[in-house]
Amino acid sequence: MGNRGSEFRIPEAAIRRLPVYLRVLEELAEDGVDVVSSAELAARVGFTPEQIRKDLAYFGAFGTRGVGYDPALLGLKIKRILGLTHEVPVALVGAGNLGTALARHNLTRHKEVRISAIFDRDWDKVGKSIGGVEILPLEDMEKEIRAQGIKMAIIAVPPGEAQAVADRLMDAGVEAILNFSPAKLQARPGTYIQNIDLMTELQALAYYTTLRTAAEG
Amino acid sequence: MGNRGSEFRIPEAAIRRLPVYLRVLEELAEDGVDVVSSAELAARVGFTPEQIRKDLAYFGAFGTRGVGYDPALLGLKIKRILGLTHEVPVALVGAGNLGTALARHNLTRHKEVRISAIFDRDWDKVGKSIGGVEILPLEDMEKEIRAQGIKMAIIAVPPGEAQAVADRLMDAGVEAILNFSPAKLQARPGTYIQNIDLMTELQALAYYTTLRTAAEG
DNA sequence: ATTTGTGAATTACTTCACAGCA
DNA sequence: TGCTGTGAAGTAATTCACAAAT
Repeated sequence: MGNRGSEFRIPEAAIRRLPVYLRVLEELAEDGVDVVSSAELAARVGFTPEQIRKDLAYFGAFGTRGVGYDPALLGLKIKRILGLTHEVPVALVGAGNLGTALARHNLTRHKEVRISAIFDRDWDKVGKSIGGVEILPLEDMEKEIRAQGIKMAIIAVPPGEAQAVADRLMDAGVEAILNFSPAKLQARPGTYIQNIDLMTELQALAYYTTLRTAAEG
Repeated sequence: MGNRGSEFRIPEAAIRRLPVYLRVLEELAEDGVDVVSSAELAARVGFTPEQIRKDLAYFGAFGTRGVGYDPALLGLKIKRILGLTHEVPVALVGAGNLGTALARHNLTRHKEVRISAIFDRDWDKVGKSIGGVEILPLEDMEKEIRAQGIKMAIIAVPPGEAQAVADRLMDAGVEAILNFSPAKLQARPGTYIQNIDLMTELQALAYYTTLRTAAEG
């Protein structure tokens, strides 16, 4: 789905699993666990041990043979790989149902990535806050993104506006976008766009149902 | 990510693209377009023409050589494949930030799949409605799912409760689940679970940023 | 004794290239 | 001629199987 002007050659699928490992590793570290095997980790994240070891091997050797991994240490390594050692600011464009939910959801967990700027076209929403972050007018987007040095953004606007918003974001220096609008959104070279279409995912689900078999003609 | 007790052998990736084609085809049909080539369709959905033709070929031959596809007809065929010819009822478990947003979001577009039952553990929420659908107590879940013949569900509860909810859903006859909680959620044979962890997706995004390169040590 | 790290084998998915048909 | 449908080729991702390390 996403694409990028390739530099190294590490599978996108592997990158997307790393944060899952990270979450479990942080839980283990918090519980005082000082060693975990790829098998134990696999049981908790729902992938295979081989896959975990392979994913990690793209970046180096972080375990001890015959023993396993130190959750705290491996967690730190993964944070370094992903670039989550310092809190990463994210822009949210669109404070509708979904955007608002994402903003509130983000507050509860996951301190590594924080929505630090919210923009909306609707002047009735501008000035209001979601979890302490004020909604700013769309006009101020580029200025605020540059001021905060924001490199990541979430698009949660209606489909018709999505590409225009993406273009403006990329112009303002944003390099990675999570797009929730149902639209193709072409990424420029050196830029990464991950599209998540929730209603489309829901429709695809229907295929795996026996209702389908009955309805098929 | 998802898995299933295989019957046929059609790539999951292909299935997940079909609803994207469907959305564009319905737009075209509504605009009175009576023929579209795989190349034109590809430009609109952001995939390649070959991929579209290949995906469709798994299910049959729906186009006219030298001409293209009839949007209305192909749309109907895809609906049949997915099992979206009749409105599909979906259960939503968890009426928190995300669940509520999904419910409201679902009302606006996509009539093929409709959230027709909402459940929450919190008795303060029970009795209230989201877009005309009343929130029911978690206790009534199985009863209501069986009564409505629901086969699809969305899980938007905290991670600790997710597996228990999934088990209860599957016991009640649900065959496909879209899970938004960060948890492994093992699917039983004959059942399909698609996991979408939004905050994890956001964290993965950081990798594709130049901030990462600077932070790496 | 146990578990990592990794080349090799396998499987899944995509792209190519062209035959088949309107 | 023009575009679909599809085997063949190529690429990407996963799983296997075992040597290396402690």
